[in-house]
Amino acid sequence: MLTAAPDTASQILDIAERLVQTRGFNAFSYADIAAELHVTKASLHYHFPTKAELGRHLIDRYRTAFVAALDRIDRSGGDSNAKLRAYVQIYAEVLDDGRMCLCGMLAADYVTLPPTMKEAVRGFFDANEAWLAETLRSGRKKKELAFAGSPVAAAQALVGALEGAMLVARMHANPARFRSASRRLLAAYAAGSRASRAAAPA
Amino acid sequence: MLTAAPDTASQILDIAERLVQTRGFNAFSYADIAAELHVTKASLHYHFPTKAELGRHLIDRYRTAFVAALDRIDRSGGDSNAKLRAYVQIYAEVLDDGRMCLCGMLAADYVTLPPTMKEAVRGFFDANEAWLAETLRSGRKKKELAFAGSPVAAAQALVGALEGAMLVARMHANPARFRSASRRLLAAYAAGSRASRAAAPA
DNA sequence: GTCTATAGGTGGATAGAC
DNA sequence: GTCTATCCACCTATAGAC
Repeated sequence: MLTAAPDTASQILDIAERLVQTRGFNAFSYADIAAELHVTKASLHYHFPTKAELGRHLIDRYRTAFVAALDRIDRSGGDSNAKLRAYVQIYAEVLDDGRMCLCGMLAADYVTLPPTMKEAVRGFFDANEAWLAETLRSGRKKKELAFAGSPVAAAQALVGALEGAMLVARMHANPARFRSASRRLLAAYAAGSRASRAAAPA
Repeated sequence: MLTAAPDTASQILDIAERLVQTRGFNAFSYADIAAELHVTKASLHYHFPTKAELGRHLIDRYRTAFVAALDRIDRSGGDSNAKLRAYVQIYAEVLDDGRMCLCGMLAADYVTLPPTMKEAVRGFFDANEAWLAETLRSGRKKKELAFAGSPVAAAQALVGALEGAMLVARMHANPARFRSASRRLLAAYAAGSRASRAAAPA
């Protein structure tokens, strides 16, 4: 399966994505992309007329790639604990590249985002939490996982915790910190450990 | 104990603080503060010559207030579980006001911050984690808490998880979500629950 | 599709009167 | 301490030639 030569639009998205993940949506400009891609700002506006549209495409592409990764995990045949570890690994690899999760970063910028982007960011988290909730639900049913309360509430807590662990670890330029924190988080869901039957449901 | 009439500098900090907590450091301007305080931008520069200095003062004040709150918790006489609940409550009240933690927000903006602000943000987290680590350590010693691994690693994981829970809950304009997530997090440390002896140390 | 040129606005910051 | 006036850099976005 060959990788096609990247068209200009994809190259723009690649650069913009990294800029948003490192600096945030309000702290990068068309000029930054133009300089890196060796084109003028006007050329960028041909591909993405407004910054809001560029942002929207960024989120859509990111979400599609994320969902594809989740599908691969589902098809990998591992048990629920392995699935959760693979899920965390997605985050870890982003962080190893010195980046924050795109939508975690946009969650911080949320108040200032154009309405279309707000909606798309929420959609990313909804998709994430839906996958996690289903994974947690079926894992508990199979007794591979054990936890208190609803799978949905547990999924929401886990997503938030991972995003925060990423945020702090990136600040300290210390990916090991994320792995330590995520190991601790997942341990609370493993059926084997005595950490599993947590407190009252939410 | 009377509250003194707020001087201009404090009023500026109050407004700037809320703007940073809601919009981020790069998404507010002197013009925003000036409009709200009904003064000119030039007046603001008399009190805080540069935005970097304003930001530095914001962090220092926030940290001082936070440390004071932690001292009050220590003097409250509650057990370790009550202390942790009171700690989480500090976050919850900020969120109830529609705000993100000041330094959690600045952690997202971290790459773009002036060096003096970067240092101050790290200092805030260090102080937080030091208090939490000591609270966890002594709580485990007194058998009020139970958890695996070092108190420092546990404190780091907890701080990250709370910041992330805040970030996501604020995006959804749903403070209840934060309370649900934080309850779940704290449950993993209570000695009474079977959730306490978590997996391998980090 | 990419360019030059520019519009129209806002950013942080300064000089100097009052 | 606060004001008016201003500077210059940067922002997103557009018009129109090639």
